[in-house]
Amino acid sequence: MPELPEVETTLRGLAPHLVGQRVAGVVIRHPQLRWPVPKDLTRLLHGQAIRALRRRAKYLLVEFDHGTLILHLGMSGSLRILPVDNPPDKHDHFDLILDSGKLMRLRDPRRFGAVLWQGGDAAQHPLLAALGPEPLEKEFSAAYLYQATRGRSAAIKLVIMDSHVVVGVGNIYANEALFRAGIRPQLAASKLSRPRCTKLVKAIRQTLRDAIKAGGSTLRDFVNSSGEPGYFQQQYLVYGRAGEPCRQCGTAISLIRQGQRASYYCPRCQR
DNA sequence: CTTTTGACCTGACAGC
DNA sequence: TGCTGTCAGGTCAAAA
Repeated sequence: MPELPEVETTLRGLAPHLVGQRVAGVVIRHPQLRWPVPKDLTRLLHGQAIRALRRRAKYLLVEFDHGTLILHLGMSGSLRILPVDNPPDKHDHFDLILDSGKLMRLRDPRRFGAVLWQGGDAAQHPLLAALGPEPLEKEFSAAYLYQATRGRSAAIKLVIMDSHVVVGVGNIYANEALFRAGIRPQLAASKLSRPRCTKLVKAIRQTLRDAIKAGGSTLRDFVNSSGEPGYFQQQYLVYGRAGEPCRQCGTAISLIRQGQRASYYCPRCQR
């Protein structure tokens, strides 16, 4: 589920409940996530104060004085704030219990998510060290994208989904951004002209910004002891709309498969 | 180096 | 009501 806007929304929902709190306990119910959850987290975190909550790519970083708890939601993960006495469900694998009498709970049915620890500087962690620029930061510029796509024969959609090129562009928003830029997903990355790089960078930024904004409006549902946190359903331009009319020209939206992922595009508006 | 493929898991849904 | 097959929003590691 979670792409960058969902992770960002999660961060904004969690931050007021976490920052400044001390850890009163850690519960690991199912340590087999994408990687094993470190067994000594309780010892590492007990009594420590949460200094800040940040995001890098789709990783949530819970910062302490001596290191960082690194969280990833994978395909099906969600985080919620609940009262400590809330009974866990089948897929509730990890709790961070806070001094406030609440806890942060990770639910992740598919267990593609992660709970990791990095002492010292989180950027040193092997998973974070090789990541490309953030799409909403100025380092992700048209000039940068032009450079990054030279000599790459792979399809542009696969390249913008490559976290070494730019982070946080998942399947949905890759499709949406390419539509906005008028670029076919299967176009060889090396064939992107400079002006089209400018267009694509703007489209990626705008697509993600709009989605974060849409997420903000559902933030209310985020802390909710009964239901799921409020992931938001947007009105997509092409994603999931195979055979339906293009919102711009009415042509039927095409569906192809690239790298085992679904790509949707308008054969008329995207060239 | 780049590109492609398989792997990790469970749940929802379509079709028989 | 099962069963089987397919698909799902992530992303790493190995193979080619």
